[in-house]
Amino acid sequence: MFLFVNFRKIRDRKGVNFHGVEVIQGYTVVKDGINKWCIPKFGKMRVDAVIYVNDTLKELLHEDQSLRQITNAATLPGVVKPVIGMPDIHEGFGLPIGGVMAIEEKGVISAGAVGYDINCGVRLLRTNLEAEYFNKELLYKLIERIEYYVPTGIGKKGRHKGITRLIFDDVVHNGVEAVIKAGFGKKSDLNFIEEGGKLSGADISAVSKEAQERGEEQLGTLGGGNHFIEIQQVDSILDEKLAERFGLFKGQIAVMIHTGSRGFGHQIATDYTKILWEAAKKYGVDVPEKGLAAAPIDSKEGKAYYKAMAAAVNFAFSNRQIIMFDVIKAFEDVLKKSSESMGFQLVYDVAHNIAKWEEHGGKKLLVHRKGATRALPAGHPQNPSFYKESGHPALIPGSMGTGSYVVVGTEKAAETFYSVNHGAGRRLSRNKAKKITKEEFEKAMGDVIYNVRSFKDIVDESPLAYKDVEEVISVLSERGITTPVARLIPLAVVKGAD
DNA sequence: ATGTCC
Repeated sequence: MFLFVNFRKIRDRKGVNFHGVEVIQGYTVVKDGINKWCIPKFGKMRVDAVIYVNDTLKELLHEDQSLRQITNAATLPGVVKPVIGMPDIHEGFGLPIGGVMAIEEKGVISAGAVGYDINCGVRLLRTNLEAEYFNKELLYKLIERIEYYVPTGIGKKGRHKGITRLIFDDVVHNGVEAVIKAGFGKKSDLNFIEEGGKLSGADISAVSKEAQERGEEQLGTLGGGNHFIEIQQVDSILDEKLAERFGLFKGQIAVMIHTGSRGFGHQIATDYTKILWEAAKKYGVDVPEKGLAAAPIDSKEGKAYYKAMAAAVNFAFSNRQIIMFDVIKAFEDVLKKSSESMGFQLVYDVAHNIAKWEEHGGKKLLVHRKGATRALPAGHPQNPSFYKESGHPALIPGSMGTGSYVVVGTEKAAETFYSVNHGAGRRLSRNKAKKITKEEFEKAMGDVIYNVRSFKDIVDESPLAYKDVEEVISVLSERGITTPVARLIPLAVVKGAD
């Protein structure tokens, strides 16, 4: 053994490390092929944890608690090998953002492993419009009009609250179909939303009155933080065939919408973190930190959380549907053309904070994804029919001033439960990002137009606060888990503002 | 992420 160790290359970084073995935050991390590192199970861990990073992104793991969080998740009852950290991993509440945790039927369900913004997700619309005709003046007019229709910022109520109050129960139980019936979009949009815009099993009776009251008036609002509506240009096509299937071409105008379940999902997450924390004690589930509060899937409390979570999932899909409708209306107003003549079409809508029943390796698993996106490969039966042969588009936004990607999962993505990263991933905490100067911020934004006038309200969303999206994307594509299809760059962005 | 602390 002594000789074996001596043959290996010794690296002097954060202490003495051997080639292929490093110690990060006190955890022994072992290289397992291209861009994949494993924390072999030890102590109370029931399974290994795995992270997908290259050398640059691996260094960032020294700076936060995300390894502790994935190893903690690996102790939960029913967890299936491995708990996964995506290349955009960073510390969260409970499971890190960029975490995937799959649980067997006899195991537990955790609210903190889904996150506070239940079904936060991304939707991409394409057009037949050419970006070269969109000058700054036109882009300003468009984002101004979008802001007129879509309330943005924390605590805002929807413009359609008269209608959404009436259809609220229908929305919660039936998802996007309910808002389409009320006039927001067309029936065929359902074919281009994960789960067809409805996670079954939702039940409003599992949702607190407080959450319901917050939700009823918030459908059709963007929210704050990293939520955005972005007018983008398809910058490069990386896979011709798949891009053609997705209706994407170089120079095309596209719109990306990133938002979630607003105060509704947040209240549900708050309520059930408390409920599941108490339930864990009652059922004797050993939960290592409050953020991972979990109860048996089969328990009264576990079942109730699933029903409430599904309600928030349906709310968020519907929220993005209404916002899409309003964005298209803004384009119609400004360009004085119909939606049809501009070629508006939903490409896809993906969730990135959700727990769902899926079949993996012949087993029924409750897959918790928090800051991770499902990416089914070509031929997978759970693809929507239009994308059955190609695999569905997985949408990965970068930070505000940088590129976004459309990718497709491959067969090799089976090792991540067909999951990919959900974005660039935060590099600086919001507090640290506040130290970015106005000059640095403006330089990072380049020519991208944005709506927020107050620098201090937006500085923590600076591209400098995020990891390099190119780096993050390359981790999974180099490993063969994803096929990049197209890169989109922002022209103008609407963020939450007061 | 969030009526950014009922």
